[in-house]
Amino acid sequence: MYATSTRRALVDVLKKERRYLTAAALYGRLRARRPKLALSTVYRTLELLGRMGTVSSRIEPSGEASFVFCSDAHHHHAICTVCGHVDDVDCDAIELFKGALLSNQSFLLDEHSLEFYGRCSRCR
Amino acid sequence: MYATSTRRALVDVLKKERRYLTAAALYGRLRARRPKLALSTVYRTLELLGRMGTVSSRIEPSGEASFVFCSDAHHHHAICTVCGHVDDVDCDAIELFKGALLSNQSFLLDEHSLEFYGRCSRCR
DNA sequence: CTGTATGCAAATCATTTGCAGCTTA
DNA sequence: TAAGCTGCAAATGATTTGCATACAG
Repeated sequence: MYATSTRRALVDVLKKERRYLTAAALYGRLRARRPKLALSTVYRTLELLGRMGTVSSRIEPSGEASFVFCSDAHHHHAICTVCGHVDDVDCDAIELFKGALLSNQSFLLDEHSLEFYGRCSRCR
Repeated sequence: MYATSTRRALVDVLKKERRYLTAAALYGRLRARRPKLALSTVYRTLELLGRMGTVSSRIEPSGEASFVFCSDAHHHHAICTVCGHVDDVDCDAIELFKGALLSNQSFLLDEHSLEFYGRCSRCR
C-alpha cells in the first residue's frame, strides 16, 4: 500500500475534522486542491482505510455512508450533536456507569444507541 | 392509514420472525401468498411502519437496509449472532452493568456497539 | 363516493468496476 | 521496472417515484 499524496491529503482532512463526512463531502474539500481527483478514488481510499482500521463509518439518515478518522483499537464514539465532533471512548470506560463516564469526558449525554451481539438462550 | 391485508401480512411476518429482514427477503416470503405484490409496496409499507415506530431498521454490511418489528418505546436490541433473533432491552436496564443485565436476559454477550449523542465540552 | 394503497415500469443516486495510463518504491 | 494507484466512463443495484387502477371506509 503506497502512501500517495492523494491518500495523505484525504487522511489529513479526516484527522483535522474529526467528524463524520460523506465521500462526496470529502471529495468537495479535496477537489479545491486536486482538481483531477475522482470520486471513485475517494471511495477506494476510504474502503482501504476502513480495512486498515484507520477509519470507521456510519450510515446517515439519508442513506449515505460517512466516515471518521479513528484509532484501530476497539472503542465507541461520543458524537457532539452540535458540531459533530467525534471522540473515542475506550472499552474499559464502557464498563462504568454512563453518567460518571461522560462527566469525565465533559460530554453532556442526550441520546445513545446500543446494540448487543451474542447468543440468545435458544442458541447458546 | 388503512389496515390493508397486504400491510397486515407484512406485519405478521415481522412479528413472527422477530429478526432483521431486508425488503427483498420480506418480498420473497410474501410473494408466495400474494403473487402480485410489488417490491415498491414493501418499501412503502416499511417506510410507513418506520414512521409509526412499529419497525426499526439497520444497515447490513452489504449496504442493504433490514427491518425488525419492535415496540415504539425507546429501547435497544440484543441480537443473536446465531439465529438473528432480536430482543428488546429497555432503557432502565441500560443503566445497569452489562454483565448483570445480560445474564438476566440469558444472553451471552460477544460484541456490542454503542454511540453517544450529546454536546461536547466546546459546544455545551 | 373520496381518499388511499398498489402494481408496474421508469427514474434516481450512491457506490462499484473495467480499463488504460500514470506513480511509487 | 513491477506493482500499485488514479481518472474516466460505464455498470450496478438498492431504493424511490409517477401514474393509472383497485380498494377501504
